Amino acid sequence: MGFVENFTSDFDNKTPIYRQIYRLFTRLFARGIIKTGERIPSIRDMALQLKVNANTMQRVYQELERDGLIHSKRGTGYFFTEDESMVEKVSVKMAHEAVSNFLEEMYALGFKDEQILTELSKQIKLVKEGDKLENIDSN
Amino acid sequence: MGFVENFTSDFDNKTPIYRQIYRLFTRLFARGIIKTGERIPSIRDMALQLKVNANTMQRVYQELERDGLIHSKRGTGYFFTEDESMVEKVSVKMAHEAVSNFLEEMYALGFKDEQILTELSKQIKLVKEGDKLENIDSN
Amino acid sequence: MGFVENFTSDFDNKTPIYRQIYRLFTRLFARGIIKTGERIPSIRDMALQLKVNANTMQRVYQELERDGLIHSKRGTGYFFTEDESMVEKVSVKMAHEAVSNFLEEMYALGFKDEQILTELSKQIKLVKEGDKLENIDSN
Amino acid sequence: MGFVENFTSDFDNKTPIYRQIYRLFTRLFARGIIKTGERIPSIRDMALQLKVNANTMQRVYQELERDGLIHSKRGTGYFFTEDESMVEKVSVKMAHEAVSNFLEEMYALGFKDEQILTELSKQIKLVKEGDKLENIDSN
DNA sequence: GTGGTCTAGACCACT
DNA sequence: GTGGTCTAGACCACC
Repeated sequence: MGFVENFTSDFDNKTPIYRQIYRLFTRLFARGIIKTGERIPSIRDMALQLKVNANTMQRVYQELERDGLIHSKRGTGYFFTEDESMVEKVSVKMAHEAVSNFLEEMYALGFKDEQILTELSKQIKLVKEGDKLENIDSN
Repeated sequence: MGFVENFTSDFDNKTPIYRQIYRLFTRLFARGIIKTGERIPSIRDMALQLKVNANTMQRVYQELERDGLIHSKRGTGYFFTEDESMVEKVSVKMAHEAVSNFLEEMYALGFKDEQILTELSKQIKLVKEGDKLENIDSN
Repeated sequence: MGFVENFTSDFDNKTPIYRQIYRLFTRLFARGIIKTGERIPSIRDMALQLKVNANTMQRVYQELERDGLIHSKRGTGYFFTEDESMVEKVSVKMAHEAVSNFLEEMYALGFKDEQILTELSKQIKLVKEGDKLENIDSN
Repeated sequence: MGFVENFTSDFDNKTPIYRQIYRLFTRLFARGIIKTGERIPSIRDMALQLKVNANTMQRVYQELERDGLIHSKRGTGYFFTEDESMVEKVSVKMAHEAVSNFLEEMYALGFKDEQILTELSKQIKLVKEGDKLENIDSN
């Protein structure tokens, strides 16, 4: 149950709520935070937690089930797949998608390989410094 | 006017068509393929070219105008902005968005800085080899 | 539009309505009554026709889309897949399922191959005679 | 009691577990594997064997009793009906249902009588060859 | 007009 | 308690 804290319940208006929650779950799966075979909270519980309608939450689980990530046991609840290899699969697939979407966009913008890498490094540095500043603040 | 060939007219169903066409334009602006002050095709022409509804095309131009990228001259058509700095601005903004979206996703998936860079390099290599193979094929 | 008459709107209570309507569609696809690329009635129209809620109808189309049988065009409607081979695929798959379910059940009941065939033939005869009687009635 | 091995305990999620177990019993009755008047295992035993909830098992026996297939003797357990004709009845009824469901589906898919018979024969052949192969493997 | 999402609330079957 | 289905009605974006 400890993983519920990983969720925030503020959603952006561009993408459907159920899609956003779906991604939250897949990320937890990919990071191994939810273990294979583990029971996940009931639809109603999650709906309360995230302050969405139960039907919306139902849809999230429905799509996760469709994609083979979780499965329902009648009257008992939903469980993360027992398939160990799934975690790896999900992680690899999502990372690959992110990378290739990113590359496609940058190429479309006319960036060359080296430029892409330098832009990325630049941004990473900024993030790090941002974190440092935060740490200083919190001291 | 030679830039129309840069458009493809197969759209995916998830994102609005007008949004997809909008991005096609901004990319051409960012890459400098459309020159400042250059006239762009009429709404009707573009709608025919891309096989979309004229209303949809209308909306694209409307949003581009709202963002200051193009402007209409009464009775003569639409023109790309004369503001030289705009090209730079658009380019930088779009690249920055792409980079930070990408980073956010990879962090959420549990990747560390170095891993992100290696994943990216790996993928770039693959793309290059794919291109080589294509060239061989076409010989 | 002529195929709407093929639907009845009395459903049994054991299986979900959306599932029953789903099967009605797949049967029409399998029989080639709905042509590839053909537009199918809007969600709201079908909901009225079949006297079900629009959400229920939405779900039917959603599942048909998921299975690659139909696809939606934003603001325009739903269309049966352009993939010619799909009709054959669906037909074969559904028939095969029916046959193997039937065989499995009969074997589980202890029937042997010849018995199964005779039972089937017997029933077919009955159906035919039933039809004849109906024809006589209607004369 | 030797018939318990005829049960498998992996259930599908679409149909209620109690319904699936119910059918397992009726099949054994229909095939005469459970003899008239024979004692059947206690609810608790069966629940353990099949790894289901005792309440679920309770419901199975309840429905079997409702249909006159079994009856309880106070304090001693459940027994298959003494009515000899029951075996025949059950068998005929289930077979008839299977046949007519199958026919209905095949007709709905647009198959004609002869086609149905050939499809069936084809599949029977396949099953037989599959069995042969299995036997070869196990040699 | 079209599809798509979301909410609220009800009812049911299953464990 | 759990999941699953269905209804009614609203609102939005898209074409």
